[in-house]
Amino acid sequence: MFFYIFVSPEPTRTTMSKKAERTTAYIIETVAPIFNKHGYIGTSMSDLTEATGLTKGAIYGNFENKEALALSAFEYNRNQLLSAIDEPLDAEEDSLGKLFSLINFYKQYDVFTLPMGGCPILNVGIDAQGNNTLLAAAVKETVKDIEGKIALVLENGAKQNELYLPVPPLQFAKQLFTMIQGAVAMSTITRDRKYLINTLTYLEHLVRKEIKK
Amino acid sequence: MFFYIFVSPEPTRTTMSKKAERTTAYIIETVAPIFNKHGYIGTSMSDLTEATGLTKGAIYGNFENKEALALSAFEYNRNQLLSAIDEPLDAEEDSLGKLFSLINFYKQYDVFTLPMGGCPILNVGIDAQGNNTLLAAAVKETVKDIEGKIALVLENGAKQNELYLPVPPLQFAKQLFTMIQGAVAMSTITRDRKYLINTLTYLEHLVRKEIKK
DNA sequence: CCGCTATAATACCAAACAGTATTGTTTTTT
DNA sequence: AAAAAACAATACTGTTTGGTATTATAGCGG
Repeated sequence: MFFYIFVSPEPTRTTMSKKAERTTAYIIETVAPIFNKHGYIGTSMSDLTEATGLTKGAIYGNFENKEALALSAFEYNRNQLLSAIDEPLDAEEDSLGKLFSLINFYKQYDVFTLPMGGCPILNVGIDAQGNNTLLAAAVKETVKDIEGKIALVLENGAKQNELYLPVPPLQFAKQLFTMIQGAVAMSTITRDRKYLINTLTYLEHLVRKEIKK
Repeated sequence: MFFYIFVSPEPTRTTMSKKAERTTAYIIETVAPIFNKHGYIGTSMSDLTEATGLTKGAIYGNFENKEALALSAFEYNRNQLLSAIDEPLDAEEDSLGKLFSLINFYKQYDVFTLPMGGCPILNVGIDAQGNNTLLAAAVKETVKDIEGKIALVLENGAKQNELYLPVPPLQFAKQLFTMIQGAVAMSTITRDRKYLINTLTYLEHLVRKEIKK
């Protein structure tokens, strides 16, 4: 005898027609921060049934296996991140404004990543390295995407004569992103947001001094 | 032949023969890279019995539990790292030489950390974050140690008038280490050592330009 | 070289693991 | 509103998990 006291998980987007789509979305949303925080192996299926309030039957009905679910979860976080990066880059007009705006976003990166359980690049990137090749590859791809976005801003800025680049756009973008991720790593490891603040304040100074025309 | 002229001052329980010590050391050495590579949860006791060729009886005879073993393993890697950092810092005379020497060490950091399964600061720091508070605390402490070492070099350099610091020694040390760890993180995630090379080449330039007198 | 004890191997435990076949219950379609 | 299809819950699988009580062995001191 079944008593559905807690009716099906609430739809996240009302426009979703099919039940399964809504459940799938709900599972991903709920599960993404858990995978991100505890890692692929560190997350058990029972963690997920507990968090979602669903049973294994429901989860395995919507995802082939744990790995596929973890991949979807990472992609969900990844898309949130990429969108959040696009925002400051699209809002500003000139390339320097875009850069400073991006820097400001990363100053609050710890707040931004809190609801998703930390930086997905760093967390999954390191966790998956020794445990899951598919996830590791997905992270690598995402890094490329972000570096590409930054490089594009720099390239356009150089074309519009808004800034001077001492090295090719992509190399500078990689350098910039490396420093940012260093700050993310250190503030994650020590749980001290000062690393984030100090590093990104320095990057502000660096951009102003080194590439501003 | 041995003459125990000095009787131990207090009742000693040192029945511990050399065998156990050697086994304990052997276990730690063998196990440290595995924990470092696959993480605390990602490493199973059977992984360890397989790698050591010993049985659980042997391992649990020398370590209280998995967590204690993982902690010892991290400490082992940590000590290797701290010693390796001390080397260039002790070898050189002037503070600038020490800095450049340290930078050169980190240019090869991927080679150095290969036998221990990657950077212990980064790997354990991120892995333990969501899974093991003791390990996380141990990493945090190690970060402090390294930053302290670098800060000391900077402080002495400033005192000897060998270099100029735009910010307090510890803050500059943290900034430096953040960038280094950023390079470590990126080259780990993408498995591309260029991040290491480029960033540390940049740091060379930065030291030469910003703090060299 | 013997005997004692420190050390390691064996065999086992309950709990937790990922995954699934089946049955029951909603949704959607007709 | 009934039939069909889609979906989720249940109950269970075999395996692996960390950990341990007990037995066997190896190494050391006398």
